[in-house]
Amino acid sequence: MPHRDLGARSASVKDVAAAAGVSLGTVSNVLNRPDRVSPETREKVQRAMLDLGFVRNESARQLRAGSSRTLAYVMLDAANPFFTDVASGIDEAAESADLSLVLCNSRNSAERELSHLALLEQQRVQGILVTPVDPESPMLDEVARRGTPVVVVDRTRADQSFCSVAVDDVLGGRLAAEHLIDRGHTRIAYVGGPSHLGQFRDRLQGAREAIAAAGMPEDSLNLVETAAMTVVEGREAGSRLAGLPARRRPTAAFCVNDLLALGLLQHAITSGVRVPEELAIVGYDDIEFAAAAAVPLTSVRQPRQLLGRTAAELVLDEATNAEHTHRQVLFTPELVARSSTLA
Amino acid sequence: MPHRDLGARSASVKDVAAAAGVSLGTVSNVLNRPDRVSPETREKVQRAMLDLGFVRNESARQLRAGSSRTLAYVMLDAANPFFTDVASGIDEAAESADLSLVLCNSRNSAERELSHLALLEQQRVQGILVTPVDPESPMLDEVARRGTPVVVVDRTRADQSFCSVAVDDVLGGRLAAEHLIDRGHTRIAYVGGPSHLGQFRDRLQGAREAIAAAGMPEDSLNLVETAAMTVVEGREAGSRLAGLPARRRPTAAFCVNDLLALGLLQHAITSGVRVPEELAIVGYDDIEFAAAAAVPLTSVRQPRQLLGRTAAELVLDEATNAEHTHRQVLFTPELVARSSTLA
DNA sequence: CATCGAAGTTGAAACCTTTCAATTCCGAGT
DNA sequence: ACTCGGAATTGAAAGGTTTCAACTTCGATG
Repeated sequence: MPHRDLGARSASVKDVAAAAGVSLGTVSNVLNRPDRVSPETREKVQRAMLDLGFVRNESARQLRAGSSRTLAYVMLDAANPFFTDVASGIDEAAESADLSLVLCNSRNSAERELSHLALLEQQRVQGILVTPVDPESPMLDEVARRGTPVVVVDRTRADQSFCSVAVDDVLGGRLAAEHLIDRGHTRIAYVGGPSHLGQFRDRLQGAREAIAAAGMPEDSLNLVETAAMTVVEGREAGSRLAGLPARRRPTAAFCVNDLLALGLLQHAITSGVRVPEELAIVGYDDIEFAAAAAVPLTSVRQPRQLLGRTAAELVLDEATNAEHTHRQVLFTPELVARSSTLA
Repeated sequence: MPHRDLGARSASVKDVAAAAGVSLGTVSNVLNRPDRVSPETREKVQRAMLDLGFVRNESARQLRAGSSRTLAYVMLDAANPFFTDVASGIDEAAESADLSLVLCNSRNSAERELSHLALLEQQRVQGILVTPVDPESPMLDEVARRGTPVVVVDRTRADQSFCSVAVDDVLGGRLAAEHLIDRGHTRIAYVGGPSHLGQFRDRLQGAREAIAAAGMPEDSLNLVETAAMTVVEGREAGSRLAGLPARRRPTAAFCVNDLLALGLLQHAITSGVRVPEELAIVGYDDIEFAAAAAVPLTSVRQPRQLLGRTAAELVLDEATNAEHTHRQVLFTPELVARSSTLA
């Protein structure tokens, strides 16, 4: 025996009105302006709704009202703690504005990102926040041009076609490298990749600036390119470093993110390399795990929640304020020194 | 100068039809059954759509068609890698069925969960997957009764009012404890909490069964209750254990999840307790980080992706198959032994 | 040359809610 | 007794899409 009647259409306002013996408009008033309805009528209508299991049809509501009550964040990778923290910042702001947040995960695929964006646009969400696979994707411009507010999160673009919220990666790279230079390191590995990523390039530039400012030769920085920014790749990078002859081997490593740094750390520990005495390590992002690692990790902290909250505020401004102008917000990262660089 | 015209209504099929010099029905055909339309007409219509920046109004589509093309997962905590892995399993299945998945994060709040459920129901999503704050919440029954397929993920309920997919926690607890008993431990800490959580209770029961089966006294198990299942709480539990007199101090700990276990591990390492020689540790979930920890963690693995995929299949069956009957799927966990218990 | 069928196109109806001008009702004020 | 004003209620219209029966065109068949 089938469990529920798939054919049964759920009750509409009309059904409720009939059951309660009132007009359709009154039912709508109970839903939207309960104070305009006399207590007895309201009671009657609410009882009818309950009896019939009435559920407001959001599509019809939205069609008529023209607006939805949701915000969307298209994440690059839901498995990366960095992005879930950004999402929770967005969520906070959405909640204050009395909007629901839905999350979509593009899992690093441009195709999935595209189909999420298309659907969200068709759903007429209030606004879309997105950390794009490729910030130059023309789809972003199209969506924005057609009228859905779009804010780019943790990425930037050369032109200023929309609002964006990011953290100064060049500065972050500089801070990390300066910290290592201050501690006397002269051979520093730069671990990360793939090298076409904006983050890789910007943080590298910052590191190079620090090297130059210290009057050190350019080749003080030793590039170790990885295929992805994961723990596994970090371990792999560790074994590549270990393979170098001792006199050329870096005494410090700056990793483009914490996952790489943690992998590198793990490799060091299991192969008996002392951290930080023989190898100092700096990560990036300061995810919760950085502080909780076996050797607490020095890392460049990004204001993740703030990033999310700000992005949400920008998108809301664009959605509601006719005077809105696009802004590119750039936050300042901060170095958090822990045992992985402090003897 | 405001950037875009907030007042401009976006183009509708009617506008497109007028611009292309065809009827409304033809535009709809181009959208939904392109093969029914002659190539020239199709071309003309598509060009008009492009020119006008036409975006199909999903609310209207859904209102008329009656069905949405999305599935939703209401997660308990998006910051926990366990749940994001479950979500990715769901995503896979959704993608094969050509549905979009949206994620909602209740962040451990019953209230947020409720409002997400309500909105999703109003949106007439194809189905709702949920890891509820409280599996006994009557809202779940109501939603299901009113006709939206609901599947409970990683939780179960006494009655069988809907489909659920979970992992045998009692067995998992037994496996973990047996492993420690096999390795000769006779004083074992059970670390977790709060104690009203089903997982805490079930895994504890399994551990007790193992103790009993081995003919050991009940008090071989030493309960260490925590306020939450986080890394920080794990460290805290570590210092509580360290405070015990050596002869009563457990030589092994079974933690209700990996985050606790990693916190405990971190405490051990920084306070010079050797793992596993002085303290063996077993975690639960086998999140990616368990294997990547400074001392790779023995853990009870749950088939996370499979959990998600199966849940998605169940909800789809319920949504499309009139013969659907509710099922409670229970997967079997598996112990993965690593250095944290192997000398 | 008449007929038929296939292919392409049309336009009205339906989906469900919200809005708003119009209407009814009722008690208070004169 | 009458008018007035406010509160409560009504019902038609609008919003954009899809569906479908009906219609047109056109080439092929008898």
